[in-house]
Amino acid sequence: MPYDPSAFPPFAVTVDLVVLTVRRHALCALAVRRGEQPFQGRWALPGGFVRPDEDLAQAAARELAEETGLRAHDPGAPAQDNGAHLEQLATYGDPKRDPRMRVVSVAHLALAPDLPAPRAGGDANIARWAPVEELLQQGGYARDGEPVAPLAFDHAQILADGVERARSKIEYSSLATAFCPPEFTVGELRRVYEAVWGVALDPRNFHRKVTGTPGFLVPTGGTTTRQGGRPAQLFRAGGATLLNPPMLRPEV
Amino acid sequence: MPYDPSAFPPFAVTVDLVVLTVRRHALCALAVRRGEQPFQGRWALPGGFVRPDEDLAQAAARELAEETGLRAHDPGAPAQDNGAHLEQLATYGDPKRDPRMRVVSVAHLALAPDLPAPRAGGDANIARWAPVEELLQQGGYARDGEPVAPLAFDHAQILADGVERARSKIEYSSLATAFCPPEFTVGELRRVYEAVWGVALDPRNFHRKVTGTPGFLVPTGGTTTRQGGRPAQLFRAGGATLLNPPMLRPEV
DNA sequence: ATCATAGTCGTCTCCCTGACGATAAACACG
DNA sequence: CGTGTTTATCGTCAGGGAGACGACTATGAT
Repeated sequence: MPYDPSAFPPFAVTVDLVVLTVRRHALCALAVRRGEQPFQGRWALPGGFVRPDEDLAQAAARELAEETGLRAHDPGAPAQDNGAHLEQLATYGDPKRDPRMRVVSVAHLALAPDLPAPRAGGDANIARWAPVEELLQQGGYARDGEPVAPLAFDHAQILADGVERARSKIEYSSLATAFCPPEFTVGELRRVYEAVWGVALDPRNFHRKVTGTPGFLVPTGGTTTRQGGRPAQLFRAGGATLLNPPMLRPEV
Repeated sequence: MPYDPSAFPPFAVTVDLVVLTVRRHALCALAVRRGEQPFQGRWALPGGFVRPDEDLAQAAARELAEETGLRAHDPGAPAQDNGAHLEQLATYGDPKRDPRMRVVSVAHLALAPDLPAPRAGGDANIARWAPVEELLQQGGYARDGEPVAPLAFDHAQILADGVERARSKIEYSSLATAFCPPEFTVGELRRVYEAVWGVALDPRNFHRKVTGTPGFLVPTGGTTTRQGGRPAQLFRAGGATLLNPPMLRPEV
């Protein structure tokens, strides 16, 4: 009996964000500390209600801007401006996922270059970048000795799904450039792959592969030595979005 | 201000289904004729409200069973029983997508072997299998001369997204076997790829590829001549879900 | 000057793929 | 009963891409 307007169960609809970046050779996600019940004091993914007049993508872009100050650029845009990549991830609607009421959350995945420091949210939430490995471990202690509690709600599952999406998508798309500043070197791009996949890649074969894929990288003419060593050529992301053949993720 | 229980905008949440199958060498989708406003008399994807106590996947499985009689098997199951593959596709929440109220639809993608005939839905809806190419063309006339109206709501977009998901996913997963009966020949599997991709594949190279990929196909010992010609070996789907290296979709 | 660090170019081999030839086993005809 | 048609299956060969790794280059640090 589809669409009987007189009798439909009301749901709350939220967007949650998996915002990923690469900091200090580690894949990190943005986490906010909850200030209220339930899960008060626990870390959670940023998110909030979808407003009555906005699209899901708009809601996600608004939350992203509130939490990080990042603009999301339109999907399909050349990805040059220092906006973040934003795409829908999946939707989570278990009846018990929020103990208070029926909430359906449309999770989004955002990829951003390394940012200076997390900005306080619109409502002065505490926010931080944390290695995903630390956020996903169940209990235990972080490297700084502080006790780690699992993420609130089903956010561990959402984060895991987002990380898996990012890991697989940089294989066959040029999405890894979304983790880089507008201009970057081949070595910086390689370190992105290494951080996201958690593997070491051969610098020579990687260089051959990415510079040999037409449309992936466009040289800007400049060079930099910000990584030390011999100066490296600077590149921008090219127009190609699909990599064919893909980058191969090493086994194991 | 996340999760203020006293003030959240209420949404209706539905599931819509993109149910795909291969019939007579063509990729077909299940469409139902709408019996009420809006879009009365137009074709639409099957779907319905999510009930207050059920998960999104449960709602999708229930709708699928109501429309087709198919059981969906759990994700990760060996896919042997004649259940259909069911996975979440994407969520559509444009404020204007339903003229009556704010509806967020969690679309799901189902892949099924060729079925005898579409069963009337629980409320006796008219349902039929139609080639996706016919459902996606805007206006014009179908092959049988009947005029074609675009699908209701944003269902053309949802269908297009589902088809694209299926097309890309059979590249790197063993999902194409979801279109086949429990036992099938290499030729039947090849015709699935050809129908979904709309290309012709070399039978010899295809045979070498699929039989050479460990875990993809398991011979059952039997043979069949139901396609004419020399008897062909019968196979079941193997346990492998990811194809590495993937099937390559020809250019163009 | 020497060393450490990165970047870049080459080479070699192996494996996969695409393009195709050839053979095998059924059925439909006359 | 041969002959043609259809589909399945095995083989061969050339080309491209990827992994492994050697060699050289251009910086800064000591």
